[in-house]
Amino acid sequence: MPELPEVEVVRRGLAAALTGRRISRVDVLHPRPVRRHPDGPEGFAAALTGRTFAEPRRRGKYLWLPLTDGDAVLAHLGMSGQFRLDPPGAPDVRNTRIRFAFADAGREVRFVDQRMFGGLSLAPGGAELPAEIAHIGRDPFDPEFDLDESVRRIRRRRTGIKRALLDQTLVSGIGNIYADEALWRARLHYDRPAERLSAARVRELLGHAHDVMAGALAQGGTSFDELYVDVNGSSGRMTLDVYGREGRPCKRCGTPIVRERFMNRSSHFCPVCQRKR
DNA sequence: ACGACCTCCTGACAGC
DNA sequence: TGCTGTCAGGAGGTCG
Repeated sequence: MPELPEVEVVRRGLAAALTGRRISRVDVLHPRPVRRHPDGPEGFAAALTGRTFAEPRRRGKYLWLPLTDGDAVLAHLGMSGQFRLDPPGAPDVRNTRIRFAFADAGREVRFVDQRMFGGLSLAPGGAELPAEIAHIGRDPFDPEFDLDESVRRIRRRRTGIKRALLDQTLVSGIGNIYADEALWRARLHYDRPAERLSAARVRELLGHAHDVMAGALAQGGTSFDELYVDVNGSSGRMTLDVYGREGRPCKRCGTPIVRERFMNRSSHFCPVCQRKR
């Protein structure tokens, strides 16, 4: 499931595959992925037919596909969303939800999503930045990302540091996997109070988050299973230091990695390198 | 305004 | 085999 590096891999794949192409037909096969579109599946399809895509953009885990007229299609992959490129007429893979066909009769773009936490919507006037994601903070790869401001806002939160890291309004793009990886690199326990950490410590943590995601991007992303793949169906090759390594030795000190339930998900950490206090 | 909690879905897998 | 429970990398809405 996709966090910033995986979404960026998808964005690059779409940039090469759909920029400048005119939509000739849209088939919405399941209503849920377009639930945010007020006119329903047929309205969504009708609104896009005949329009032309410009170059896809991204903020954090959100992707948007600008149209040449200034609107955009906003997309989120949720936990299991994928975009695929398929020849016209090729059979749908399981969980195919939306198909875009193009006037040039080239490969179709298909949105596939098992769990349908993600989806697509039309964002009027959203080519520069869809209004729906104006509240999402800039991510560490954004040229205008303000590190000091992010550090300040994180330290103002009266909550655990991992909760703050996962709050997409403070800094975007970091999900459960890369949060655990960044905390391990920074030797911080996930539930350390954010306001008790020094600015230098939080700055260092965000640096690790940037670095671990940059490494993942260079490897084409991280994948455990088939739920995250690029537009050609390939999964990433990034290997992780803590996430998913419960019971296996910490790569620094050899202590078995612990997994705890946290925020209805899992936190993985080394009980020796990452002490709560 | 902020933080905690709940929920939207499908599917894989373990255990009985 | 087939049931049930658990788990999965996200984020918006609601409530206190």
